[in-house]
Amino acid sequence: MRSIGDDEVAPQSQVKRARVSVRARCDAPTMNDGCQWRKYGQKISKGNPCPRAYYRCTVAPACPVRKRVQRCNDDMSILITTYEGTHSHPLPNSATAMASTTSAAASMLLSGSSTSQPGVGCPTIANGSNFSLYDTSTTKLFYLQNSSSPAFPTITLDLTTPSSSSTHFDRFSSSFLSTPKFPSTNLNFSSSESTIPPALWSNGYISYDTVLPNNQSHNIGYFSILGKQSHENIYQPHIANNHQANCQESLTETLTKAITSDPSFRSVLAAAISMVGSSATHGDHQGGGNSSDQNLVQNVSSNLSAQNGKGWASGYFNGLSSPNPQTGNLNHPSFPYSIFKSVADSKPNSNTNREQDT
DNA sequence: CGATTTTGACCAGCGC
DNA sequence: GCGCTGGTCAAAATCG
Repeated sequence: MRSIGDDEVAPQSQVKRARVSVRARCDAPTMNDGCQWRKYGQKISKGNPCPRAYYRCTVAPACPVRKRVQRCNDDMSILITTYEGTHSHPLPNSATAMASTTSAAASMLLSGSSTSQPGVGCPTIANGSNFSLYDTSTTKLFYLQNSSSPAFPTITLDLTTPSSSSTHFDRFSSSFLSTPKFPSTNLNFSSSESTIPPALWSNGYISYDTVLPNNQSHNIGYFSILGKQSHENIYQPHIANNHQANCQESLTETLTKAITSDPSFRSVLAAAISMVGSSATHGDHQGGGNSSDQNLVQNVSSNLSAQNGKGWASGYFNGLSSPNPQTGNLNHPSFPYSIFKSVADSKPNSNTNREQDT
């Protein structure tokens, strides 16, 4: 069994081994992630009538990046795209969002983070090693399922609609608990109230759960950011429930500690939050954005700046400096969240945001 | 005509 | 060792 240490010596091989899977509702045969791909194979996988297609990146001849595309067996409208490897060439702007996110996620997963910290007394959503960021202003679900192979840990970014995300989340939880021998990480963006216990919606909050089933060495714990537009009083001093207020504050501190102690965690969080932020600021022009989420991010950002004294968080949350110079240009002022939003917001009869190669 | 897709064959890893 | 499965190769077909 390979040790994570080996991978840490060669960061490039980390990303090669990590797989980042993206689930999204998409009617098209493949999701447009901004890169050029060439199909080199197709297989019928066991237990799924839909064939799995294999693509390699053709932007550069020697680019090692591969991707697999397959329809979800349970819901044919869901497209599962799995990326493997790191691009060895500059990416077009339209491709930086996905590449940066997947790279950051892969990097986090492979870092073998052990930043789990004691809980702070707030309720958690699920057992296991789950990393999730909830944002009620948008419809995005990032979640991770355990890899089918220990040599290829997989992060799944779930961009499906709430109804399905709930199902998948439950499925993930059960599958994870039933097969706990693989390292796993979970990124979870969702506006699905159905996936969140009602009590958790009383106010936006952050939780960082430390449940570590079976002494997993690669757990990063369970982390979530919750916000609700109709309850934007997270930081108001007159919160009725003092416990919640304290909990909120403690959670923020806990989140800050978690982030500051793990660079990879920061990377993926930055990429994830950037999407939330860009969605709120670019995708919701008439609504004025989601102030609670932005406040939340800003609060965490401020704490991070104060704690590490290096202004890291400000850079990430405000400027989105790239954690991965090879694949990412997160500093782009207009982070192209559209590719995510288009699939996340897609309705059965809406093809307006269908992927297009330009 | 070059690029891309299709598709059967081949290979390696894994479980029994 | 054998069979199954996933992943890749490469020749033929197709497309623009």
